[in-house]
Formats: sequence, C-alpha cells, structure tokens
Amino acid sequence: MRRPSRHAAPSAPGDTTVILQHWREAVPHDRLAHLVKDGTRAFVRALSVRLAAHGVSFGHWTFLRILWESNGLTQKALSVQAGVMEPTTFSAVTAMEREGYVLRRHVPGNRKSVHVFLTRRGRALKRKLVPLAEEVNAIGVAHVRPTDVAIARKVLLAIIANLATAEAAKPAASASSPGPQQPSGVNPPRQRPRLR
Amino acid sequence: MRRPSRHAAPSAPGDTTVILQHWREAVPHDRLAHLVKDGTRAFVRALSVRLAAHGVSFGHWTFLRILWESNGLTQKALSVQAGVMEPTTFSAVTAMEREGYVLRRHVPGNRKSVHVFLTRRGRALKRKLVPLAEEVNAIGVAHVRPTDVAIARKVLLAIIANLATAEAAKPAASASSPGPQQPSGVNPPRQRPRLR
DNA sequence: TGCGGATACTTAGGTCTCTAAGATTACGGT
DNA sequence: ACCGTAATCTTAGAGACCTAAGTATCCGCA
Repeated sequence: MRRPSRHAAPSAPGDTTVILQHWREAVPHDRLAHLVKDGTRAFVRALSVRLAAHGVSFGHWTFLRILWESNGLTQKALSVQAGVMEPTTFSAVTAMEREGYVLRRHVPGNRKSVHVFLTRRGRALKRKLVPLAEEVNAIGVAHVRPTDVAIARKVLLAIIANLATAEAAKPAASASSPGPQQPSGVNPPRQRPRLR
Repeated sequence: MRRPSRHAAPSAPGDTTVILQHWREAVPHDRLAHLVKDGTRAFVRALSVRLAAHGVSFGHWTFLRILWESNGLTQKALSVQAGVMEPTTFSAVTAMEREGYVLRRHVPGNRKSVHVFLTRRGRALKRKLVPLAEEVNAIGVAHVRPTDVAIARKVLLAIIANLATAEAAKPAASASSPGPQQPSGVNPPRQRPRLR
C-alpha cells in the first residue's frame, strides 16, 4: 500500500540537499529540538514504509516489539513500557486484535486488568519485522563513528532526564533560574508514562 | 487551556527514574530510534506546556517561528520550511487565521499562490514565545558538554541525511547490501518536504 | 464486613501529521 | 494563441498521540 512514484519533477533544484545545507549552516543554538524532531521523522518514515510492505503500521510495531519480549502484559503495563497513555494503548490493542495479532484476556483472579497475548500470527511477525528495524538503524548510523553515536545517545538521555526532572519539579513555571538539573530521583515525578 | 495539576499520586515508586534506569542499561544497539523519538517527545511536551500558558499550540509555534523570520511566504514555501506536507500547513494556517495571528493574501500578479502574513498580534507573540523555546533548550542541554552537544547534532544530521538519501535511492527495498550512503546529491530526492 | 480511595479500562473529543485525490491557476512549447 | 503539464491550494479521510471524564474493580483499613 505504497506507491510514491508519481510525477518525477525534473525541477527540484536539490530539495533534500538544499535543506541539508541549511541545517549545517544556519543552525546556531536552540534548533537542537528541531533537529531531534527531524531525526524522529526520518526514522519513523523509514521504518513505516518498510513495515507497510508487510501490512503493519508503525503504531502497531511499537507494541508488538514489547509483546515479543514480554507476552501477556496488561494494557497498563504495555502503556508504561511504550511510554504512551492508556487510551493510545487501548486503541492500538483494539486495532491489533481486529487484525488478529493479539488477544485480550482476563486472568482468573482478576476481572479488572486486561492482559494482551500474541496470537501465532502476531508472534510470527517478529522474524520478519525486526530485521527491518535493524536495517533502518544501520542505515541511519552508517559512516558515523560508534563513539559519536554513543555520545549522541548520552546527550539524548541527558536531555530526556533534564526535561523530565524539570517537568516533575515545576509543572508550569517560567524563566529565571534554570538551576541544577541532576536527576534527583526524589521528587514524585508526575505519574506520566513518559519515555521507555 | 491547560491545567496539568490533578491527583498528586504519592504512590509512583520512581516512575521516571526507573524508566531512565532502563534506558541506561538495556539499551544495546538499535533502540537509538526510540531514544530519538523520546527526545522529541520530551522537547515537544516541555515546549507545549509553556506555549499553552500563552494560548499557543505547539503546531502553531512551528509556523510562527518561520513567519517571524520570513513574513509573507506562500503556503507552499511555508510547508517546505516547516518540513511538513501542504495539508498540514493548510490547516495550521487556517487555524492561525481564525485566531488572528495571520492573514491570507494574494499578490497582484498571481491568483494561485497564497501568501501568509503576520498580523500585529502574530508578530507580537515573538517577544513572548521565543524565550520559552530558549528556556526549554537550555534546560535540555544543561550540564551537557557543548562538545558533546555538537557531536550529537552532527550525528543527528548524519542520520537524517543517510535516511533521506536511502529513501531517495530506493523508495521501498528490503535487506541485503546497505551500500555506501554518501549524500550524493545526484538522485532526484523525491519531492517530499522532509526536514528543515 | 463494608466502605472509600486507588487502579485499570473505556469513551469522547481534539491536535498534528500524513496520503490520496479534486479544483484552479500558471507557464512553456508548438 | 492554445493546450497540456506542472504547481498550488483544498478537501477528505486516516492514524497516532493526548487530556478529560466516565465506569468498573480491587484492596486496605476501620
């Protein structure tokens, strides 16, 4: 369900190239957020087209990946693992159930929690889909020194931690003292799922 | 139109902390994509709450920021700058027009292109909003060595370039040879807006 | 034992983004 | 001058998130 080839547009004076250029130069401070965002888009897009070839949407991939590791989680646990809110998980699971990838079940002693189990079909996808993700990651970091990737990872982690801590500290403050941002791990960190 | 503070939940056995822990450890290769995605979420979330305090949605911020630099762009040009597709720009501009931040106008010689101009109100937001973005960026990279941030930036750029190039080359291929990924700048790079 | 707060799932509605496809307008070549 | 292709804006519909607000269930404590 994808067929990008349409008008070939002999115009395009170097679309991607030009914009890349723009990034390398006119990108002083700040902007980092946009760069990260575009990185996400690039990853998501690349994986999406590959998953689509197998009839899987990107949204489902996120949950399937978790279930392959820990089948039978509750929806709540799934949400936490995926770093999304319950309603997101709910609709994703509903859709995946409709497509026959998972099954909702209650365990005997508990009528509240809903556990999500992979079907044979859902389990079978792993073998086909995981390589796609690995390919995308490989393409992404091609020709980049592993040391640099490691640093980038560290920086991203720091960003996430810094922002999470700040959010936990002051739900909505303004300027002035940025203050030390060490992940104190003491403040009640809002019950948001956040990252994974 | 935002009010996060609700139940304080004294439970939370270290939500964020635990998950952060998870990231530092069980994150071998791959996963980078998820890390980037979570970084985006952190940034977007942090900025969103701050913008909301001024009645601006995150989606509008993206376009306002561009218009502050180059007022009067066409919707198409805006789309390219923002790195989104035309329909996205269209609805954002429509919404912003409704809120009195911008005005749609035709220039005399051209009845096709629609130019977007800031109103006084739209222009005035700059002074209030830009500091918020700077604050978020500052919080994000707090206690991170500038050298490392620079490297992270470089890596993200490489990822974006790599994936864009790969996408341009083979709209939908599968495994086998990853091949050299130098941004050749020769292939017709699909007419997708892509990054900014 | 029974009640009240916490927990987990749902429902409803909204934002941002995308693809596909329709309607206009611009423009280049014969 | 005209015609067809390309460019631009719009419309329509879908997916992945989110917050707010139910509803149902669990569980600790008096």
